[in-house]
Amino acid sequence: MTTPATHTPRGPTTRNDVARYAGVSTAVVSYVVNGGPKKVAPATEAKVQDAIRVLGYRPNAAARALKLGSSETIGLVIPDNSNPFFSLLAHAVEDAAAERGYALVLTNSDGNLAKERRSVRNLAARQVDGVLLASVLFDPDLEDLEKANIPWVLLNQDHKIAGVNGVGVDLAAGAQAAVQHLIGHGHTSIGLVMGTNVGNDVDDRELGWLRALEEAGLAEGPIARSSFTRSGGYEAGKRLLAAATRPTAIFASSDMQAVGILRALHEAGVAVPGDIALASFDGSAESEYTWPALTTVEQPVREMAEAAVEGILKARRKGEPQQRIFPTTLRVRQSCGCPGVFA
Amino acid sequence: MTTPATHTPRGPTTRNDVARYAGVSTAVVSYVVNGGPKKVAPATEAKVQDAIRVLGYRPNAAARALKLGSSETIGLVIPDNSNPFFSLLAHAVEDAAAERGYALVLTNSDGNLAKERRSVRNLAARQVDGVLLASVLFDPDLEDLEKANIPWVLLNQDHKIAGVNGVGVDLAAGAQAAVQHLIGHGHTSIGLVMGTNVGNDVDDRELGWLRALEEAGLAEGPIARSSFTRSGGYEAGKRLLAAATRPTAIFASSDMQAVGILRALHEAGVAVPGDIALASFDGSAESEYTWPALTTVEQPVREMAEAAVEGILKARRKGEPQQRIFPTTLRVRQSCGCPGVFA
DNA sequence: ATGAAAGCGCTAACAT
DNA sequence: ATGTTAGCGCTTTCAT
Repeated sequence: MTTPATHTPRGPTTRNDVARYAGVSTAVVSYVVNGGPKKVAPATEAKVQDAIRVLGYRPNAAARALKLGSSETIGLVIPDNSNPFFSLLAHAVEDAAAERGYALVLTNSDGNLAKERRSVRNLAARQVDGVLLASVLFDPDLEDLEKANIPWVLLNQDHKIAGVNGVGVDLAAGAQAAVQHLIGHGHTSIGLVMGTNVGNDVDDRELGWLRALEEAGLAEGPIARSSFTRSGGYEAGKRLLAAATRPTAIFASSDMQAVGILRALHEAGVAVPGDIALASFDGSAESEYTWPALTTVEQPVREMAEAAVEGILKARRKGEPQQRIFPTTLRVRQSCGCPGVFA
Repeated sequence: MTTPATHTPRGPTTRNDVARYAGVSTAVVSYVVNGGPKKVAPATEAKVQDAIRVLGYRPNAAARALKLGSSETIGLVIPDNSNPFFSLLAHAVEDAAAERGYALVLTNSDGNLAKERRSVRNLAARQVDGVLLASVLFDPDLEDLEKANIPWVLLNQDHKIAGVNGVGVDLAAGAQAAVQHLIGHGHTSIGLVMGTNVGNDVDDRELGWLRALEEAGLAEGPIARSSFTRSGGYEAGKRLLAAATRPTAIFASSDMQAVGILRALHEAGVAVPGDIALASFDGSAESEYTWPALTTVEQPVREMAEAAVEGILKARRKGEPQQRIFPTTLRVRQSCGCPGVFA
């Protein structure tokens, strides 16, 4: 008696096998598995549950998706999952999605527009129920998604665009607060290390930096543009150091860049914050452990992720396009010149 | 003439719509879309391609998955995508999967066994074609996967276990090399900061540390155990600093821990590598930008990801279980005491 | 070279 | 309360 006698289905157990084993119809199995839409007698339900357990039945998600037109899956397209900001965002999105019963399909565009488009198309073909897109572009092409009638939400969407679902952060206000803080420390020459965006759009962090300077009646400090990476920051930092008018403070558009700047400053024997103070943007975990610890503008990543996933669900229910711009929080640590435990 | 006259299907375009529009059978559309298994006359093919373009047809992946019994999707379960090591791994896995036409479903277990099991079950139910699992456990329960007949590969699988598909790295050899290097700098008291594993299994990095010490005839240095995080390293670093016999060098089981240790040392005014030298494990991008830059044992993450994805595909083709243990590379930078650009 | 048709596993409207 | 059954969109064997 090595085999359960009655039948040994070749493939994995199906709903049909369960029905046969429990001596009921397939509909009843469905009702039990899904808890509806019809009621089932307790005794019958027990029989079915039993059959399910004995047979080790697992519903086939593909069949369900085909029937229902929904895969309970959302797609996420980010430039680079090894960038701490995006990896945290991806984690938060996965949590938010899982909480609602959705799985997350992750794709990296590597800052490459062609790859981004390919990812989006691919996700659309896979019948995901929504796409979260952190585009390399300011104003990405969403035609594929629109055609396929797949809801989407733009991440990192910091400008308001009419008719666009987006979540983002108030870049300008955040940057402005950081620079104001630097100004509060008495700095009058504040440089900017700014990341470069694919579309050459002006980043609102630059605006915030400018505004704070203007507001305080200060001259525009030197600017170094580079990629949003550690090595980009490193290069930019060296350039700023070599500039004719070396600033006494620097605002960096990302924590990763600040980490690179820090290295450039250390290598040059420049004391931070003594000789040059530093503040940056993102609020990554890494920023808390640099030396000195970075004063940084923190983005509410978890809230943004929740809002993004909710945005997809709302869009599926035919809600109006929504934009959520979140406020940031200035995390004051030591790189700005504030006395820490060890100033 | 606002509507294409003939028909306005309610839902998205199906293969049927295409067939009708092109005046062919649905089979032909299939042949064209999939490039087989039958040949199609060039003229017919053109008609079909045309219909596809005009109608904006996209194949329904769910239907295809149902029919073929494969979703062209693989699942990845990692403890924490915001941990730099795993985020890099996830990125590499996504690349490897995408290259082969597979999408990646990402889930985080948050170091929580219950969540890990839930993830695995969920992936199994979703008919993924394989699961890549970086378990919190040494010897995880793979019953769900086995029952569902879903191939799996264990990541971070550093021991050989019979009949188990796994890829990993030679932890002991890597750790040993790092400690040997520290010994080469003349250190005789080398502490260990070791992460704690859920199952309380002895980590081979500890073994490697021990071996190097024994081999050199040195006494066992002090050990501080903590979580595999920056804050874990920070706490452990402080403990080692307070120990009766303060070591002159420390080997840390992860870069993140080393980052925390670095902070503890800086705060205590201990010079690195002058007073205490440091080496760690992983080879993360962050390790290159700490101050001083970390000497670290680099894992070949991309190769491991490739091997893992290949392992899934091989298992689908009914290959024998395989284990690939990769060698590591010692990246010598400044934290160990080697003269850098700025020693 | 092309087409007809069976059926993948599931859901739910419509019987009974 | 339970059963019957028609598809969801696709692939592919077996005709023609």
